[in-house]
Amino acid sequence: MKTETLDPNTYLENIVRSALKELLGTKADQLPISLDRPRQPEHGDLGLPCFPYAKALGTNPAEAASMLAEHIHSDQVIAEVRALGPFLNFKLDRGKLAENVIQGILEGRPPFGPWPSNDLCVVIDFSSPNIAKPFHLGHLRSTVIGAALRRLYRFTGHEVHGINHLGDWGSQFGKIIVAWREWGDEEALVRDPMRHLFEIYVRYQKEEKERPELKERAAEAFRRLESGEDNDERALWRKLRDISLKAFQGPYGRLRVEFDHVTGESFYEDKMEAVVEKLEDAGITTISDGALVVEFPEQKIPPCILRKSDGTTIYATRDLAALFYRRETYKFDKALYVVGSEQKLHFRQLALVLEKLGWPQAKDVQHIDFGLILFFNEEKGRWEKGKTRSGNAIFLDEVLDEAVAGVRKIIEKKNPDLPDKEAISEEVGVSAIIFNDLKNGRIKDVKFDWKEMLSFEGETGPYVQYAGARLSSILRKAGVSIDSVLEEGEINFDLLEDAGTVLLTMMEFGPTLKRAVEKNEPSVLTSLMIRIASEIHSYLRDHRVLGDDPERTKARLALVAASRKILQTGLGILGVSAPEQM
RNA sequence: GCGCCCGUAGCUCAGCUGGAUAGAGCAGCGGACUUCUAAUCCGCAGGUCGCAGGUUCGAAUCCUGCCGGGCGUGCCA
Repeated sequence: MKTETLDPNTYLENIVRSALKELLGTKADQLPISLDRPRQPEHGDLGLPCFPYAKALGTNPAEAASMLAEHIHSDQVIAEVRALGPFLNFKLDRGKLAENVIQGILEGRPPFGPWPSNDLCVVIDFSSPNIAKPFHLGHLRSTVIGAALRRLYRFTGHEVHGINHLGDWGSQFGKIIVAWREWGDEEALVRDPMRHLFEIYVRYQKEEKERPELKERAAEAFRRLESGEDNDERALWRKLRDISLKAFQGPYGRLRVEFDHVTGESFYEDKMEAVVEKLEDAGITTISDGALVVEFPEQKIPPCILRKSDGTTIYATRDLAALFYRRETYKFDKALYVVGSEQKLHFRQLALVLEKLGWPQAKDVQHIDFGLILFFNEEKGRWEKGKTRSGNAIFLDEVLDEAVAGVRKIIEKKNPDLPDKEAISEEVGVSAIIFNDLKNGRIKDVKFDWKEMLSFEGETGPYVQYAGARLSSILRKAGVSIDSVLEEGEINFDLLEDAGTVLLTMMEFGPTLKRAVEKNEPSVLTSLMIRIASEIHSYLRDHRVLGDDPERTKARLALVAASRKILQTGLGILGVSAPEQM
């Protein structure tokens, strides 16, 4: 087997697997192999806990480790194998490690480059803002996490359909129609459509309490909209929808988010009746308080409403219609819904409906939930949902603008001669917001701390980008590029023995992507990017790349190029750019 | 009330299917720029992993109970 064609991690796993096979035969196939970096670097580069093998080998873990050690045949890659108590520790040959990792990255081979197709199709439903309501911070998370997952799945060999399931239907639209008729202003709409629509919507909600007739009018408006006739309501709906769609291009452009399909809720307008019939035919619906529902008495959770007592549909109906349509159209193996954890119950209800239907793919439909965005309330001394003092939602644009302004100020101070300052400020500022959102586990609330946000120190997007910019700068000075560095002649990879830590961390790229996919968790990758950046920064402090020794310089340039490229790839998956200079 | 989620250093968080002495960043203190970008780096200090039981050779990790916080809880999405 040619070691050159394998990434080091897989390679070691295979070695351990065959050693286990020699000892145990086919029984070895079920045993887990979890190689990880020991906490104490003296222990080795990779460690294997041997507890799981003790029983199979009929001995204690320490003895199992020793037995395994004897069956690991040292080769070019493995410099040393040693059993230490119940652990089997490996030390890798530094030159081979460097060669495999660096070449793998620079040549774009999996797992460092796009993975070969695995024939699995994934549908990702994300972002999905409400039409006629502004794009505020609340939409940021779904958008950013969904976009990252879309790229992550695609990179790892999946066929991906990223869908923007716009909230362009539903009874809220009746409210907007009434609000528009009451307070709509053409001029204001042209000037700043989202803000104007938001203002009249907020006003509606406030006045609805004092003027109950508004509520009736709104319900009537939605009923007329859903009637299918080409009436005034529909014309207005179309107009507001078009305006909103155009306005959303702003934030999507800045965040560099793309969709494969923009099929909003209205797309399923003519597909809902079939869904209702399907569920009725299956005999799982009942009428309760005049509404058509599916009940779940055993689970003790509220019923899933399919049609309200006024005869109009509800989002559950549309979600089911969308799901069936997507299954039919894309034949997905997995459907992900990137939606806040507030909606857990809704997705649980959908899952139960599917189960009752005996839908075979029910367990492949997953709610990818995430926490809230919180702001620190100085007066109350606690974290709260994002609202300004006037009670308005915080607009995404304002947040992005503020971050960009913060970056601009720092550039002015640290790198005033930088060309194209404005573009780079935008790039870095927006990235900082995205990165911040993807830094921690999805389920955690994102705590927006302006002071920390604008300092750009420590574990931030700019920190990782800065590492990339430093690397680029070195390549620029050397007059080589990522693509040309391997063509500069033979590289003596043994000279990179001082870069073991960085290389071992870069080696984690493949397993990290795998885990990120398994957990639908971009933050796993974000953390690795921070670690790689951190180790680069440290390495650059102690090791001069451009020096007197041409051999050493060449080897280190290869390392620099590979590091630069892996940062770019990783950040790219996250949706964060990697500027050449900053 | 019920359901779900969270609880790890002063703050914000990592900690993989249970494995070696629980790790970062921020804040604090002390250092490093005539040298490839100091948005950086190095060091110090900081922990009863909410509490109590249980399972296990081994628990921050799994189970049970309790406490604290959040979200949700029939015609919004």
